[in-house]
Amino acid sequence: MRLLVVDDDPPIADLVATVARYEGWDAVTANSGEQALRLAGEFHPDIVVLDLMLPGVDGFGVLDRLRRSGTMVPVVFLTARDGVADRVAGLTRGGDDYLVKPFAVEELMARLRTVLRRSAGPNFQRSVLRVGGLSMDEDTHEVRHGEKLLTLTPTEYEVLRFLMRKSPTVMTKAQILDHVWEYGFGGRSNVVELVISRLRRKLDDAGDTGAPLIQTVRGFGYVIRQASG
Amino acid sequence: MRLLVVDDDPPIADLVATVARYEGWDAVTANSGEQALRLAGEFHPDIVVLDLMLPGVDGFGVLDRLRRSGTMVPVVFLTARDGVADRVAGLTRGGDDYLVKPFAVEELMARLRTVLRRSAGPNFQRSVLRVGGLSMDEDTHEVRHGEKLLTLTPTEYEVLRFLMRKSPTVMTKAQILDHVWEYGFGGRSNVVELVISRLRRKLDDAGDTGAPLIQTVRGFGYVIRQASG
DNA sequence: AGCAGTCCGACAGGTTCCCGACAGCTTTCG
DNA sequence: CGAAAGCTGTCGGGAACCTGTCGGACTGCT
Repeated sequence: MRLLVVDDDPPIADLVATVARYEGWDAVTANSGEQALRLAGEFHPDIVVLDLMLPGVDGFGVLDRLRRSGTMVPVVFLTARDGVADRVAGLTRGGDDYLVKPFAVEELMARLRTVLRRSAGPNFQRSVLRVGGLSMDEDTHEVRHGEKLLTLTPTEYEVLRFLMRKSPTVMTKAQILDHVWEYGFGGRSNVVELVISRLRRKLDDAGDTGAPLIQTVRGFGYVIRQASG
Repeated sequence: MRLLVVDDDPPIADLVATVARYEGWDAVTANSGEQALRLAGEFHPDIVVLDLMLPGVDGFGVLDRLRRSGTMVPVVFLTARDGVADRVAGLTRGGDDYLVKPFAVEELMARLRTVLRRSAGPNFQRSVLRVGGLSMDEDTHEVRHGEKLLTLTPTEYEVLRFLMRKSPTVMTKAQILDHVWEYGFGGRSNVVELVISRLRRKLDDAGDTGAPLIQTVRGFGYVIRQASG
């Protein structure tokens, strides 16, 4: 999967590119609209992450020129919190999407995956994560433990999704914090403990009394997996 | 594998470089940000260990300039315990990692290996160590003796990993102490005996009554290997 | 027998983890 | 628009767990 990231702030562009590479994608970055258009022609990305606040040609301009050159590559926009959210909303047609800065990297990756799935055509598949008796439908946002439907808050949902995606690898609290919370979040990492605690209560309310689904690996972190051995 | 170590404290930089060379890597050290940038250009490391507390250009500055010059080399950061804890948030995000000083050299090497494995692309493999009937999965942290799943404390886990990695070489108590405990640890070396003792109990509880997995080589140290003769 | 090396029980201090209570903020609803 | 409901993060107490020290018993070698 080939990703072009366009942002005039190099740390942000690199952050996105690095995470994408970590997931096994090819990623290149551009720091201006001109460079973006040039790279789009050479690199032929499957998807583009595009900041709207660019010096020179802005994000909309880049999009227009991309479309005029015949590319139907899907685009996910980045915007500042108080910026042009309304105008963007009108543009998110055809499987495109947008995200407000500062964002959480896991959420960006999730949206990229969704847009790619949608743009693959009418025969796109549901994305359902399963671990043990737990299932999470990323389209409907339905989370079930066995038959029981759970009601999760947004943060709980994101933490659970991250753990399910990484299962059965143990994730440290720092990794969870860094991937699920917005970049620049200054909180202490015991917020992770707290969300885990709240998640566990909801999971346990909903089912069997066997080994807990979210296990603590003392001194290392948390992992979600079926009890074994 | 090529490693660049950046730390203004020469003994620390040398310690890391020495251990890396002992593992068969090429390693060079830099004691300032400027030197680090120069070396990065000449030496083309595959991975960088970077202290955040540098005189002159600090660690973040070095990282920024590295990235700006187009290098996507992965980085493992070193930080003081109480120093930049808040700014550290975000460092595990792109697959990079960080470690708090004072650290244990084996833990640093383990993290370097992990980061390298991940950044190698989509085809990364689980890292599973095996000796005799014992297996250790470094991603899931699962340790098994035969079928039986063991529950190890962090120290026990690190000592066992060290012995398994070095198997079938005999390691002295001093070597175990120097690699698995933080540098500067002032304890007596019989802590090693104690951890070995605790490990043996957990291993023996879990299986056969044949020759012990962790053998004592009187006067030299310990070794883990399959019984033979 | 004597000695150096090793093993490991018991204990105390320190660390990590869990989670109740609460307050600020955002979203929803009337 | 204001109120109510819901969400999120901070604080802190308490429990569980981990680790190193001490010291006495034990082992293997000479």
